[in-house]
Amino acid sequence: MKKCIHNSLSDQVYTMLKEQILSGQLKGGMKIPEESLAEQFGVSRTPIREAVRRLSEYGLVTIKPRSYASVSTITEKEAEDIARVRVTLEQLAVDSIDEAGYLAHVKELSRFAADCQYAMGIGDRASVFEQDNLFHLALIKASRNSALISLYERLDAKIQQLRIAQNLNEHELSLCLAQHGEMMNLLKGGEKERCKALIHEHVFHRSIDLGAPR
Amino acid sequence: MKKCIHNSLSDQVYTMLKEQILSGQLKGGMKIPEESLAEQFGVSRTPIREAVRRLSEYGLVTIKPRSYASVSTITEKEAEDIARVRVTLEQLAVDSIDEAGYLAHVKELSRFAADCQYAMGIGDRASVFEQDNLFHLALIKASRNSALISLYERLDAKIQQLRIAQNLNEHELSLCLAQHGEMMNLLKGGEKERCKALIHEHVFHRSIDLGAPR
DNA sequence: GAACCCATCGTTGTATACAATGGACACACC
DNA sequence: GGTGTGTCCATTGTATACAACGATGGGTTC
Repeated sequence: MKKCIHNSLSDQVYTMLKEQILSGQLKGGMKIPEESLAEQFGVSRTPIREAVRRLSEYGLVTIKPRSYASVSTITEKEAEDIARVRVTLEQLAVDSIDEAGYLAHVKELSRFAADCQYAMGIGDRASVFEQDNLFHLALIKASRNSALISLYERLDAKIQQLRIAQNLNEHELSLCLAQHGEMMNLLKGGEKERCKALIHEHVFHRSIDLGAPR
Repeated sequence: MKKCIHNSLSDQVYTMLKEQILSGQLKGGMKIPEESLAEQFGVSRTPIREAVRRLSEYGLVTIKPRSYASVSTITEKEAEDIARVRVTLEQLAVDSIDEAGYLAHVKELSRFAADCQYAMGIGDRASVFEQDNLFHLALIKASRNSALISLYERLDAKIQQLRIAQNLNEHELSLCLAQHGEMMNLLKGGEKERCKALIHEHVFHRSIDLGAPR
């Protein structure tokens, strides 16, 4: 019950920069000199440096030593690579979810799925993405595998970056959202293999059961 | 052909601290005050901070904000979690390896496997671990999936920490090393499913084909 | 006119100084 | 005696100052 209002400046800058990158306000390739950021945020270069370095660990920023830092870009190939790993991790989560983990997170899952639908209804795309992201994070957390959770959180930034770049149309998006509910049903019924296949479809937006067992 | 001798102090400190942690010189739970490290390395606190923060991103150091940083410990449960994720990632790599990736890395793989055996022969345990690690990294790299590679490198630090803590006996260790060659044969023959099963056995040191298809 | 070299400037990398918070100890109070 | 509280100190968080390297642009030479 501590007052966590006093986050460090470094944290605040990190959060805001991340938002700016993921919202597209800071576009891929843009240089981000420490001094100008410091001016913009009204702090010294020290917390800026820490934030930028943390972002580089998450792959959102590329640092060229002794030269400059810039917002990372994603190539087509990288996007595919990320999706492939993402599917694998989420499938591992599904495999790992047991009764207790399911019960502990089912409320969260359904809430995020619902909020997602709601945001879709009012046309709030940013919120859709946010809730969608939370849904998948909750799925991972239900695995209760700390290493899995921590690794997925690493990928998460790039996944979000991708989600934006993908720019799905209304139809595709609503199809995706419907799959959230389907996933939960399959989970509830213990139909893990079908759930894993659905996740593949969910991420790749096409119905291939690559990776599913025969 | 650039002179990369001039690594930043922050990098040097990072490397040395990582070594000290992974060699067990810095034991889990030990506090690592910035100032004493700065004194020890003969640099200011700035590069120390950057190094420690980077280590915390890799899970080797735990930072308690505004209080202190300490070397992370691994619980039994975490060890299992890490192993589970590790197996999944390496299996994904095997699935992803194509002809070109195999050819590009087969030389590396056999070299590391051989160096591993050699180090085992002369009883150089540290070197065995190092080469073993390089072997598995090469396996991952053969997938040519950048996201997979980057994620695995994140886990790698913890995997190395585990390898030390595990403290396998001579018999178990030499059994493991023999499996490297076996893996390469299976890869060469394109027997991916058997290779994936072997990887599970390799990591968990017991012959269970959990995760293998039926 | 093009290529190379050199100097300057801007930016990053590091050191140091200062501010602010958390922890430990001692003391008082219950 | 145990618990709560207040002060002090050690350590972190941030700002600023300085050093060192890389990039850019102009001048010289072929």
